[in-house]
Amino acid sequence: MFYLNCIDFYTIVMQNKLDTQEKIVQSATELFLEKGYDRTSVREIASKAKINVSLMNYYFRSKEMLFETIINLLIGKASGALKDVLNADLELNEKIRQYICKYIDMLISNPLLISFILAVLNRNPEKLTKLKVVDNLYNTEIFTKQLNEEYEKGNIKKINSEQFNINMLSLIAFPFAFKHLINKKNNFSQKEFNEFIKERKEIIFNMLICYLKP
Amino acid sequence: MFYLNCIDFYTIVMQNKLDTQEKIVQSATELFLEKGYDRTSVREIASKAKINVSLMNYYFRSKEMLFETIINLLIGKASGALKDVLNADLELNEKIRQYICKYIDMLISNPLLISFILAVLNRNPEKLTKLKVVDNLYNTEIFTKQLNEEYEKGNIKKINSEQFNINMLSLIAFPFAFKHLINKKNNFSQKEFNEFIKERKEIIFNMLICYLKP
DNA sequence: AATCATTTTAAACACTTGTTTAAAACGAAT
DNA sequence: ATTCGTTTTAAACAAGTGTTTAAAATGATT
Repeated sequence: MFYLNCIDFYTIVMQNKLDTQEKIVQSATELFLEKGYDRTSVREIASKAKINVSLMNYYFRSKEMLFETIINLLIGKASGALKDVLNADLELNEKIRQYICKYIDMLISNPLLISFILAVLNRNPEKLTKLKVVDNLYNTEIFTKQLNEEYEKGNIKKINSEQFNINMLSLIAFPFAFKHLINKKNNFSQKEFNEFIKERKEIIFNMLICYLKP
Repeated sequence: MFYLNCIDFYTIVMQNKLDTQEKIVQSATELFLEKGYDRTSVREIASKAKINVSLMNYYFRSKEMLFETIINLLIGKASGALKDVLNADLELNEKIRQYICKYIDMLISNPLLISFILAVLNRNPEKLTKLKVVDNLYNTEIFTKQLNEEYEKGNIKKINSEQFNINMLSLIAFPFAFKHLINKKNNFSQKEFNEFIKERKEIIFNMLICYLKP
């Protein structure tokens, strides 16, 4: 009974605490993604989360620390699944196909993510480079090893693994950062842009495979 | 004599005017490129240009209009030469080779340009999309036509021109936006990064040509 | 030497920023 | 009913923002 009460107490307190904390994180995440850190004021965050301004400082000490919390969350969410594909036990062609597909699907679900990452990378590179999770944004040791093995088996030509991975990432990610200009040049709607992107799965796969041929 | 005086008068006035105007533009350009619009204050610009704060308003009316002036300048500078290559009377392979080479050399000379463009594109897309010059950032009608002709001659396979141009641009430009992360992952110095980029001229060319083969 | 438009200056403006403070509200434990 | 730690609130803070103002300096023209 006492124990139950104790659990109840903590769960309720934690629940409430997480409620407002989470409200702050969620509102701030949306605003940071849409307008960026600098153009988002703490009063805007508070108003969107329907909480008092100073609660942001109460729970996160400062706007900057809230920002770092959100960076970690966004990057972690994005990079987790991708690393798993690169490290999976899959035949090379199939792995590349799945990687492209998953990465593009993830970016279609989070269309602002790439611009957010690039903005942070441009203004506060150390905020990103100090995170371990960014290592999973592209390439892994296991994948590099696999590329080398395939070369030694004579299945693919000799390539620089880092360059190859940057090629993959460039082809996958850049169009999202360039979206507004692509849409304007082609008079694309949001839907048409997504179709344009989905077409790329096949195109990118073919380019990479073609390039790998010995 | 009077005429000469008149010329002198105007040239001197214009000279002075351009001097402070140019000082403002130059200082602001550097700061906007390095830290972005939002993190650059007008007092910082004035201090760097060694002029009084209100001269910025005197010559450009507002920080925002100064920003737009600088956007036009930077984009125009970047896109001019590139368009010429795409529209030149060159054999397809040679044109692609030159385009890659010129684009990469230009970005090595202006390493902050891509991040700047992407930042503007992310926060004030209409500021860029309303400019005619952005049409020259990639693709042209003439180049699209050339690709179609080569296909009809049976020299290359059927491709979507827009997709092909986005592929080129992605492979060329994205690594500059991702520089900090590439440098961190590989422990690159600035010099090593540039070497890494220069290697890409050949790699990108091979990828694209390989993909075009019927 | 006086005039006049242009350029430059310092000061002030109104407003927003992120953060801190100290009091109030809350909610369970005694 | 009171106590006590946690959470929430409104108000104030100091610092910084872009812009405006009105006076001063400049320098060629009359």
